[in-house]
Amino acid sequence: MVYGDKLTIKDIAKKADVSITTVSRVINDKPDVNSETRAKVLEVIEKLDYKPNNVARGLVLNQTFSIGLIIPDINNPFFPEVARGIEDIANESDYSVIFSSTDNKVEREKKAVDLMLQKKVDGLILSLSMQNKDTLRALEKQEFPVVQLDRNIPGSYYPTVMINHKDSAYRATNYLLNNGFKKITHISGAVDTFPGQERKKGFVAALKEWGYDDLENFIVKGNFSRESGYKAMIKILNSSDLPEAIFAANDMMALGVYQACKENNLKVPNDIAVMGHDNIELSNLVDPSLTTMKQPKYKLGEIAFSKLLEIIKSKENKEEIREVLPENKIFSTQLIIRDSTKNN
Amino acid sequence: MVYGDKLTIKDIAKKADVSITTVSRVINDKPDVNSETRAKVLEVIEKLDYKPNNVARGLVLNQTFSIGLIIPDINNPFFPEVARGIEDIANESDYSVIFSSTDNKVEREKKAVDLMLQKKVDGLILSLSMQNKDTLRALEKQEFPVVQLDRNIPGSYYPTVMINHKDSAYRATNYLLNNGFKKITHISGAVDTFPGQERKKGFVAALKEWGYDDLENFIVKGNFSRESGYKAMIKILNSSDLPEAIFAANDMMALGVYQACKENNLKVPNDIAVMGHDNIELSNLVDPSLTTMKQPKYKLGEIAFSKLLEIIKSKENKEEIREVLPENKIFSTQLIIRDSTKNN
DNA sequence: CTGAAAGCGCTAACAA
DNA sequence: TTGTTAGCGCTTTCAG
Repeated sequence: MVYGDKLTIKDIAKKADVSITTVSRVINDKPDVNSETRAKVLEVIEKLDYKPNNVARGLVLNQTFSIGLIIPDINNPFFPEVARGIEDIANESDYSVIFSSTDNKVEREKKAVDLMLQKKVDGLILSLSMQNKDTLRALEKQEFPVVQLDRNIPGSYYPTVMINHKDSAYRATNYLLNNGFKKITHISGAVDTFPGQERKKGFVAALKEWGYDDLENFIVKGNFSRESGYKAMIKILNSSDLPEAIFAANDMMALGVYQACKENNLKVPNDIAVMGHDNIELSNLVDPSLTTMKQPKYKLGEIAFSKLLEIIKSKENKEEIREVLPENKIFSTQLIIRDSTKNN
Repeated sequence: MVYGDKLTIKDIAKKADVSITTVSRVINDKPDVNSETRAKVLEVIEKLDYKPNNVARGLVLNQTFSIGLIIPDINNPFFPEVARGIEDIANESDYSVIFSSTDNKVEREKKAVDLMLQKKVDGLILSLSMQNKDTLRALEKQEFPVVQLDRNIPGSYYPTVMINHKDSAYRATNYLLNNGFKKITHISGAVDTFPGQERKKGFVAALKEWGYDDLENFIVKGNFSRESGYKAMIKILNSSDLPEAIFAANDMMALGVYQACKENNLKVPNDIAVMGHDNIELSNLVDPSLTTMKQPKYKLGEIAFSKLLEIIKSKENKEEIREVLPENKIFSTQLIIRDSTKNN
């Protein structure tokens, strides 16, 4: 009975009648091995189904070929697609990804980062809450490879891969304005969050250009959850006069708005127009289909990983990390016009 | 400049003026350490912000406190919620989870398992395609801790955590039948997949009880994707006479059905009733809201991890793995009646 | 082209 | 209560 589990390089060396150094050489495809020797070793490896122990290798190489992905919630439809992008391209370089959800809680974020550090991941893709500069700072001090995802905590020199949140919201708002909607209410995302803040800024900037002021009256707070969109809309419905359009900071909240409208017999878009942000799959499946801004989610993931790999590689070459840090990569979003903003 | 990175147990030992064994003892909360000594060591650890290297620890303990999660696609709305359940409860025991998507491709599944094995994860939660008995068999030979998720590959002794797919589909079909729908078409899930097969069986079983035969006429093939649901529905629409109700093997396909209906000006549920399966978040957000069978997704994840941990623990105690393997955990689903099957 | 030996950071007998 | 020492499985000088 062969327990593949227990096989070590030693066993292979013995069976193949060579030294462990030689086995190591063939495993790692090093040159300077006689082709006959190589063949012999390979044969034994094959026959015994030997798999090198990556933990041992990690210890000596000081490299684990794992990266950590720390996000608010894998359950939020934005992230799985990003995660898939990361994973697919990570696999190409034989990297694995360890993930952790934090619900935007600073304490959980810190704990997650600590754990990953102890596991000696080679790098981290991070989507942290704004209050968590500390963690980033600590990482910087160690020159630990990091790329920020979807968010940019100001003051950190780590590159970010994300969309231009502010510009995107600005364009969304302008689209609404240009279509004749005069009174627009924004349901904001969590304001302790970078995308929440920036999208709100974009909304405000657009309104300002059109000569609006007293802007806070046009904003109701949400936190990116559907529930919060629903509640915000109920609040709006209870206020004196109804807006002509709602711009929700993400699609999930827009769906909460849908729900509130349905319960109150308001027809979208006839009675009120609704616009979301992100273009999650759902947005095209609801009725009416939801006008939104499309984020290149999968792409974000791919790019985030390649940037990270770049950093890891340059660190291996002992280059000063600050000097080689890649630029931010800021994507534009794309306006997707659907039925929820059809005006008649 | 302190690079937290480079600190080892040796440094702590030196600073605290004790042996590395003692440091190891306090790190691991072992008894038999003088409380003064302990305090001193702890202080140094604190001050230098030392974090033990889990790779080194993993090598000697032969345990990494990581598990692998191998699923078809993190991007399929069923899995993130399961993943979150796994993660949350794994964290409680200081476990991390490495995930990998395989698109149900046997080759990718094998590669993923291999990689995880080399990374020396302590156990695996697996959702494999039915053609991949081999992998399971190989794992069994090594007595490697595994729990199967959402699927049960016959012939494997590893426990499965899932719902009773067949019974669930059976009850769904009966619900439709009991509500007066006489002609029902089933859009099946991928038939090379356990849930796809079983749900189809449940549908067939119900029809049989009601005296139907020539059952294949009541089934159109899908593969769980929305696209496939859409195509199946188009096919149905082109056939001679329309069924009164559609039972899609999952919600995503039901949404494809919605789309096809909309394009062909068929009203759900007035012209045709539609039922799905899984109760993904979406199902309550579409219009009309979708009648479906609810899976306890988060719970599935929680239980899957606890079972796995059980196996890992008993393996540590050198118990014969086959003897201690926990039972399967089969959940029931819950019928969620919504608007898409209202008949009038 | 090949092998002996040192060492990655840690834990665990065993001694003291 | 503490320290010495021998590995865990692998890579990498350095010699041959």
